Amino acid sequence: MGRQPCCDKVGLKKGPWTAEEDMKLINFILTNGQCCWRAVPKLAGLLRCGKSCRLRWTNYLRPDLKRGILSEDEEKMVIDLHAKLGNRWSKIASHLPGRTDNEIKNQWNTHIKKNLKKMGIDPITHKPLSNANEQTQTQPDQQTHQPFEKQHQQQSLPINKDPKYESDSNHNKESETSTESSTIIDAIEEDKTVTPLFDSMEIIMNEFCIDEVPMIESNKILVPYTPSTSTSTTSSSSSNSTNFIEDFLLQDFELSHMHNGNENNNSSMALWDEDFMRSWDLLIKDDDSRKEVFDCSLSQYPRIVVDSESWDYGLF
DNA sequence: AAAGAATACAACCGCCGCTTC
DNA sequence: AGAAGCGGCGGTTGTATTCTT
Repeated sequence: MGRQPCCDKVGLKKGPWTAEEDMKLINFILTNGQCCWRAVPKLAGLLRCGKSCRLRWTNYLRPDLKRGILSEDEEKMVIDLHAKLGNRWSKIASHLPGRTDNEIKNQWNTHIKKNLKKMGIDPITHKPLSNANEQTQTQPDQQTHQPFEKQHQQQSLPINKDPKYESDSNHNKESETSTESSTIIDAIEEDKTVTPLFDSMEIIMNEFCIDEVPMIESNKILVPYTPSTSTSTTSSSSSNSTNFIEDFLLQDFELSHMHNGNENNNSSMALWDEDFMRSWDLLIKDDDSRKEVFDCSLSQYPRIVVDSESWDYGLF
């Protein structure tokens, strides 16, 4: 009955992944694509369970990941989405291309939650903290009711000087005694003006609505176009000729880029971005033997334009 | 400079819904 | 039909790094 177990978990390695393990996994997936995760560790020669491999790939090794802390815009989106979706990190992550649920979850727990609390907002309910809490804390209420600019200077949040917001601010001041029981979520869902207690949150919410966030399909993901004769940002980070990934991939993305007919779109997310290229480059540089393995696999690898289907189904 | 505290984040664990046998 | 695996998800933990005293 049923299937064979994923792994017997006996003799399997746990803990941090080594560079060598990463190499094996990358090498395997580049060669074979994403297939049955249960089979991956065996085929790739890893003493890990399939689940661990999947996690490592999706959260860390995947080439379309952005690394580093969330931008202000991304942070706003996360707050907005969290207000709507709660702790459904994967759903939230799906609106932030290049970000993983794990990453967003970590950012939420370490940064965003703290910031919201500082602003006097309950990160769970997205409502203002209760009066009782406010009294016991260092005047969070006052902070919440400070003018937008002051608040955002303190919180390092962007200040929107659009007159629209100023008028909203005035409007809010006028209606300061109006109902404060409605929630931000309600406001979003009903597309209402947020009540004054949510001044700070209003700024956050104003610019972002998940319905407006375009989902980026992988066949539309671009890297900055760099003619082979010029110095690219990527090559600047790894200027020697051993950056085989760059050599391997850039032409493909040039094709993709040409396909989209926009040679100057440097703001688009890079599928193989600088950090990622650098990290792989470093990974490979530290061991020539690994490079050989990698070179081999990549040379086997036909030039392709990654589209959404092939990426999703591991076909490349 | 050293020790302890705080922070950041990768990785694991266990649960759940769907699929497979 | 139902037992059991698979993939995915969210919560939690462990550890490395950074900051503070």
